[in-house]
Amino acid sequence: MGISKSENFSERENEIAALLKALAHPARIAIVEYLLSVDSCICGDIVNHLPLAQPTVSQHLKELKNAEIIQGTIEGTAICYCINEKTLKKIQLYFGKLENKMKSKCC
Amino acid sequence: MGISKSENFSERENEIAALLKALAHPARIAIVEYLLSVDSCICGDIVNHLPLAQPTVSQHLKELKNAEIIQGTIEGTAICYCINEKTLKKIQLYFGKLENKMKSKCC
DNA sequence: TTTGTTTATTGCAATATTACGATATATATT
DNA sequence: AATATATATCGTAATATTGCAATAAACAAA
Repeated sequence: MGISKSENFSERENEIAALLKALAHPARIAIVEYLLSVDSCICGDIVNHLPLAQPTVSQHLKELKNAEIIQGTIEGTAICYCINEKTLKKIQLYFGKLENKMKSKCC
Repeated sequence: MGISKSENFSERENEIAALLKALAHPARIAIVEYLLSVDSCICGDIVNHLPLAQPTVSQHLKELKNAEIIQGTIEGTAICYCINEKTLKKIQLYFGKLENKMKSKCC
């Protein structure tokens, strides 16, 4: 993106926006759904499952890891990636709170 | 973003990614929360409430409108913006489904 | 220690996003 | 009609994202 004036928004607004941004790509959605659907979560499996080159997938994994949406543990040469449930639940809770504020007031 | 190979992902993955992308900016989060918190929803109020220039806010409103997260109705010279509850509920439902798939299987 | 395997990093081209001044448009008021 | 008000659009600079080839790094096995 261009210059984002994040310093003028609240920490809360920046935090939820950053979490959603980390998920806001079809490849990263696909990664999260894949990790939720399989037992194994070896990085190579994810690479094979996506229509993207290995470095590109690695980059998407890094973004998800930075946002704490996934986490990885080393297993010999491979890396086992999995969902960080805490973060996904935090996002779900956020939308739950939004729904509670809906009152169908105008338009 | 750069070239996004969206044609290689499912419609479902692209759709949810696009919805999240529309929300993935602190200004747009602030707009949604503001619309949920006030009764009035005149465009000018939103502009005054945000630390951004009017054309920038207008651009963010357009993105939210394109994603059908908000909708606007003309009221004389002004425009009344409000939340499209259906879309927010769709997002909430999505994260609810994700949570159902969590099984704490590895890592 | 050489070789193979797996994942991460670097560097770069193509494209998208963000922000805003200037300006246009559309409606209301006088 | 002229003016004021409210919002959208255009043009553009600055920066971010996406994707991948090439390469590095880290570890295992021979």
